[in-house]
Amino acid sequence: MPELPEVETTKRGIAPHIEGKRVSRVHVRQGKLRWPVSPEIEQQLPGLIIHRVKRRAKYLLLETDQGTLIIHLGMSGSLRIVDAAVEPEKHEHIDIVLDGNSCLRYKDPRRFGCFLWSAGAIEEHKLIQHLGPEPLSDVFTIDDFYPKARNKKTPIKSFIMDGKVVVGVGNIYASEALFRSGIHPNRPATHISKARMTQLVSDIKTILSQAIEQGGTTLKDFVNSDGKPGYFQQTLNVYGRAKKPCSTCDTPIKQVTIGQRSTFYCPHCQH
DNA sequence: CTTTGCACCTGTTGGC
DNA sequence: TGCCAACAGGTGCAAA
Repeated sequence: MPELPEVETTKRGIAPHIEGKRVSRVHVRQGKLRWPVSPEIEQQLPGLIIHRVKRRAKYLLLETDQGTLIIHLGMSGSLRIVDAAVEPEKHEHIDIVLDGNSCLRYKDPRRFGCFLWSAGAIEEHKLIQHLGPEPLSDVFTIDDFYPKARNKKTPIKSFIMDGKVVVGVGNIYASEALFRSGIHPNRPATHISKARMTQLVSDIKTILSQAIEQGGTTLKDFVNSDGKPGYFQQTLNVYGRAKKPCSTCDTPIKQVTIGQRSTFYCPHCQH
């Protein structure tokens, strides 16, 4: 399950193989994803050229002259480039076959992802239009972030995972960023000083950038578009490390639930 | 309008 | 060893 670094890694992995190529045919073996696969993907996409692959939040956007294919990988989705003659494995639900018979193949055991078609301006699409700033862009700043936290009693961990605040901070990196900032995940967002929030903005950028550099986290079923795993999980300081010693102070890492999601922190280092 | 919890689905894990 | 409940990377949306 892809967090933002995995989506970015996937984008970088597939883009060289599909940008500028024409779609020859599409196979949808299982169209029941989070929402039904848009019919345009089978009916209109063949014949069109994928000019460019972009990413917005955790959405991958494949641009054509007639519209944009919006792909989300959900919890368990992955994309790989494979020869179209290769027999699909279990849960490989969709093929976008390109001229030359290479194929963008989508696998998603839990089917929480989506394949949707946007004919109009992508920034006006329902799923895209209300998204907050990209964490790695220069529009994600303390001057944007801090005012949003005023009077928000929600735990800071939930706050940074809210896509209207900032996109792309998933469950793993939320815990990791807060550890780096020394902030307790349950602290109400409004009760954090501007100085500490400034540090948090910086740490979110650092954590995500590092993960992208290292090729994305591989947990369970995520596989790069190359079929090679990433290695960032070896660098995780708190996520998945309940009862193990803190890398800084040796205090056992605690696991709690915040907003129905597992959360990890060091009770000595984070306040 | 804001906040909370559910729902979607399959596969893996851990406790008894 | 086997069974079954609990849990897993996301997030839109209905309900409160």
